[in-house]
Amino acid sequence: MDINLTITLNEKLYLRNPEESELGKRILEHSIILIERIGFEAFTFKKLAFEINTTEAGIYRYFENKQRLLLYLVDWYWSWQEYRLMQETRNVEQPKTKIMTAIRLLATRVEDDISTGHINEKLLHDIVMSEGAKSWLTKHVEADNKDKLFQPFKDLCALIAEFITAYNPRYAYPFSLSSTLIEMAHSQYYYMQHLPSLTDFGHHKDEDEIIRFLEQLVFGALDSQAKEK
Amino acid sequence: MDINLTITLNEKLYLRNPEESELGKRILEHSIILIERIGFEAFTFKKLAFEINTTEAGIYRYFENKQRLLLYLVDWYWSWQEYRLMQETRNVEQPKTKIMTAIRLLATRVEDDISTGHINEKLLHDIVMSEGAKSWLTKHVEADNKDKLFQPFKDLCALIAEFITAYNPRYAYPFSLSSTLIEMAHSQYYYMQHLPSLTDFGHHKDEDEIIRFLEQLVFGALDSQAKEK
DNA sequence: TTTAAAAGATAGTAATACTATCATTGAAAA
DNA sequence: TTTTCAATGATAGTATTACTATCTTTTAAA
Repeated sequence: MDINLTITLNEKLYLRNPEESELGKRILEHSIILIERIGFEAFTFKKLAFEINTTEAGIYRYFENKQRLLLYLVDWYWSWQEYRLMQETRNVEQPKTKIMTAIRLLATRVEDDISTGHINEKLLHDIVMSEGAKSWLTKHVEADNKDKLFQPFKDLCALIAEFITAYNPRYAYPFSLSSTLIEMAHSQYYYMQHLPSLTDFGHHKDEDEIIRFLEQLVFGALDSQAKEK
Repeated sequence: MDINLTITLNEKLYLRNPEESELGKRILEHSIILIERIGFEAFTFKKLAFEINTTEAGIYRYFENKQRLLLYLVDWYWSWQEYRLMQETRNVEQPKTKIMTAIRLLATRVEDDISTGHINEKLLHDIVMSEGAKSWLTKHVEADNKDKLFQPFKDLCALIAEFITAYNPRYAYPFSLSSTLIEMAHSQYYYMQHLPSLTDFGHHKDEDEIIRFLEQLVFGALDSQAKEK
C-alpha cells in the first residue's frame, strides 16, 4: 500500500506552491534540515540555496521571506497533528480517551512519518518547539490572523476544545485549556531539554512524566470544575 | 518618601553597566519604548542611537548586541516581578493566598512603577509578552544558561514552586506547574489581545477572566492530586 | 513546432550588524 | 591647578542580510 499524504495550506503563505514542483519540495525538505541545524536567526535563503544547489532568487520565487517559510512549516505541522489526532480518535467513544490521545500525540517525541516524503516530522517537531512561537510573536500577528494564517493551530485548538466540552460541558474555559495544553506540551519538552530546573523532569528526561503532568493538569481542572458547579 | 529601586543583574549581560551612567539609563529607557513600538525584529542599535542622540558605536559599548539587551530587559522584568511577589507575600501565612497573589501579579496588566525612574514597567510587560520568549528560544540557550542568564526567571519559578509545595507537599510537579503558570499568565494575555479564538476571553478582553482560569487550573491540579494520593 | 512557464545565472542595492580609530569632554586624582 | 583617564562623540569601513531586477536557458504542454 502506497499512501501519500499531501497537506494543502493557505495560498497566502507562498508565492508559488512548493508542493507542486521538485524544487519546491527540496526547499521544504532542506529548510527543515537547515533551520533545525543552525537555528532560524542564522538561517538565510542564500545558505539554503547553497545546500540545494539553486540560487537565492530561485527561493524568493516560492516564499516572500524566511518568516513566511517558517509559518508554512509551522502550519504544516499543526495540520499534520490535527490530521493524526482525528485519525486516532475516530471511533473512540469516550471524551476522556480522546483527550488522553491528544496529550499523548502532542507530548510524545515525534518519529519521522514515511508517508510524507520530503517532510521530516521529527526535525519539524524540534523546529516547532524552538522556533514556532516566532511565527506569531510579531508586529503583524493581527494582519496575518486576518489572512487566516494561523488557522491550522486554531483548528487543532478547537478540536481539542470540543473534546474538553464533551468531557465536561460545564467547564468554562475549553479553548484556553486547549491552547494551554498544546503550548505546554511543547514548551515543557523544550524546558526539560534545555532548562530542566523549570520542570520536575530533572535529568532522566522522561517524556512520560510530561504526559502525566499534563493529564493531571487537564483532568484536575476539568474534574474540580464539575464538583464546584 | 523617596524610595529608589535599583535592580542589579548578572554582569555577563552587558559590557558596561547601563545603570551606572546617564547614557546607560537612556539606552534602557528608550530601548523599551522603541522595541515596544516597532518590535524586536525591526529594532536596531542605529535607530535607538538616533532616538537618544548618540551613536551606534556608543550603544555597542554597553551591549554586545540587541539580543543581550533584550535579555537584560527580560531579566530585569523577572527580577522586578519576584521582588513584587516577595513584598506582597511577606507576612502572608496561607500558601493559598500566596499562590493567588502570584496569579494576580502575573496576570494583571502592569502599571508604570514610578520608583524606577527610567524603566516603564507597563511597556516592559508588553515586551516580555511579545518578545520575551525570543530570549531563550535560541541555539545558545544552554551556553546562556550556564552563564546563569536565566536566573531571574528560575528564581521566580522556584519561589512560586515553594508556595505550591507549601500548599500541597504531595503534589509531584511544583516547578512545571509554576513555569506553566508564569508562561500562561503572559501568553493567554497575548492571545486574548491578538488571537482571541485561542481563548475563552473573547472580545470583552477582561483580565479577571484570565485570573479565574489560572486559579481554577492551578488549584484544580493541586486539589485533585491531594485526593488521589 | 511553438510557446510559455519555471529555473538558472548574474548583478545590484539598501539596510543590518558589527569593528576600528581618533578626537573631545569632564570629572577625579595628583 | 594641572594631569589624566575614562566615557563619549564622530567618522569610516566591512561582511552579511534581505531583498529586486533582468536576461538566458531549460522543460514540458499546446
